[in-house]
Amino acid sequence: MTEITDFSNSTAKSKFILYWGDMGSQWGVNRSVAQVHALLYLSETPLNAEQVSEELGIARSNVSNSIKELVGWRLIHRVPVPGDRREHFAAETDIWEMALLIAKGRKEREIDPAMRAIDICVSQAQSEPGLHPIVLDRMQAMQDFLNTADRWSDQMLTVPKSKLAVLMKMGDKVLSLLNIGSKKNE
Amino acid sequence: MTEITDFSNSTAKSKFILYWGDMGSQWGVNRSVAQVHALLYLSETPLNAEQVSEELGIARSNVSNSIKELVGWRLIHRVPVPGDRREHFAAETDIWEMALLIAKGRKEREIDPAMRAIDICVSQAQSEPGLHPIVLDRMQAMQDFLNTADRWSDQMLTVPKSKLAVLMKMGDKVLSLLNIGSKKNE
DNA sequence: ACCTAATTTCTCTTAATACTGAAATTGCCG
DNA sequence: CGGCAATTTCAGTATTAAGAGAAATTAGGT
Repeated sequence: MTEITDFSNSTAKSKFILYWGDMGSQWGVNRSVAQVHALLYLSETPLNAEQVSEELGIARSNVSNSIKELVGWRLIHRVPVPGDRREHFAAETDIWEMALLIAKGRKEREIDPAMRAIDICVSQAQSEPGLHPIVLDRMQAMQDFLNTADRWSDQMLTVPKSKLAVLMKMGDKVLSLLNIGSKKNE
Repeated sequence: MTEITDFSNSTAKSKFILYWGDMGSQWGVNRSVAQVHALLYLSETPLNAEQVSEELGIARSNVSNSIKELVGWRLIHRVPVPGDRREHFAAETDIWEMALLIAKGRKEREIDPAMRAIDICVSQAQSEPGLHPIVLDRMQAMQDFLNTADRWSDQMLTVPKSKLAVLMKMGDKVLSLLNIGSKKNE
């Protein structure tokens, strides 16, 4: 979907959930998973799987799997409700924490394996006879970039959320403050 | 695929291409598109569609569409080869430029629409009777976060590549240099 | 203007993924 | 140690996206 989907005549809440679900699919996140997440994010109280299933109109088993996935990302967590045997769930509602969790998860699941893959390629390339030197160069450039980005994100993930917000709001002002210049190009 | 796929007994180059393709799928990028990109990235000379098709063993039409997509992202570009009617293509080989192009593309195609969607939800929520105030709060928190992230990325995308690299290599050192502290949590 | 190589568009097939509903399992409570 | 509510697993179905190959279009070269 390139255009914004038409969710007219539905409440703001359900619109949000549907958008979030659509968004998810584009980001490689399962639609149901994204919808469950959105629902819990907007929910004022913890919900049990049954409620989620009814609210979203998706199968109970589907909810079960989606919840498992979200718990794995630590985006939601179990909330014991006294006098109720069923498991209830609530979402992380601090948006910065949420962003951090997602960043961390994607790094672990996507960047790290990519780096391992590149490492394998590079080391094979180094000992491969008849390989055009440009191929090795390009692979190493990629490897170097990934290493830099990786170290950077590791460091950023240890920075307290509040500080991160400050840093982001400063934007490119940091450059002038650090005197490393800020000409428009190159 | 969670585990690193087994591409033993193939050259470093083809391994790289296959990994890259797999990677792509996880990032919501079509596998063929990613493979074509990898091939051109590693290629010492520009290639025409026919060559790409043969090299990767995918249909000519598939190559055509993949190329179109990559040109749209500006990750590859046409290279006129004198005395050859066929169109040849070469990839952007500066890895920082490449990262910037991808970031820019994802922002345009994914973040911007998301922001428009949230805006719609928030404005509807503001005038919706009987809406629990928490729902509006959460939506606005999200909106605020996206705005901050958006402005930040806009600023970062104007920063020259070389400066970006410096900034990244500095990592969280910027925090101490800017005196905004760097305690581990909160 | 025509012929032909090159490229793109279109349709159909195949493969991947999401989702459901039923069956199996878990675990609390008497 | 049943019995029952809650949850998970599994197997089959449906939906969606990817890819191939044919047909149509475009654009050199003569």
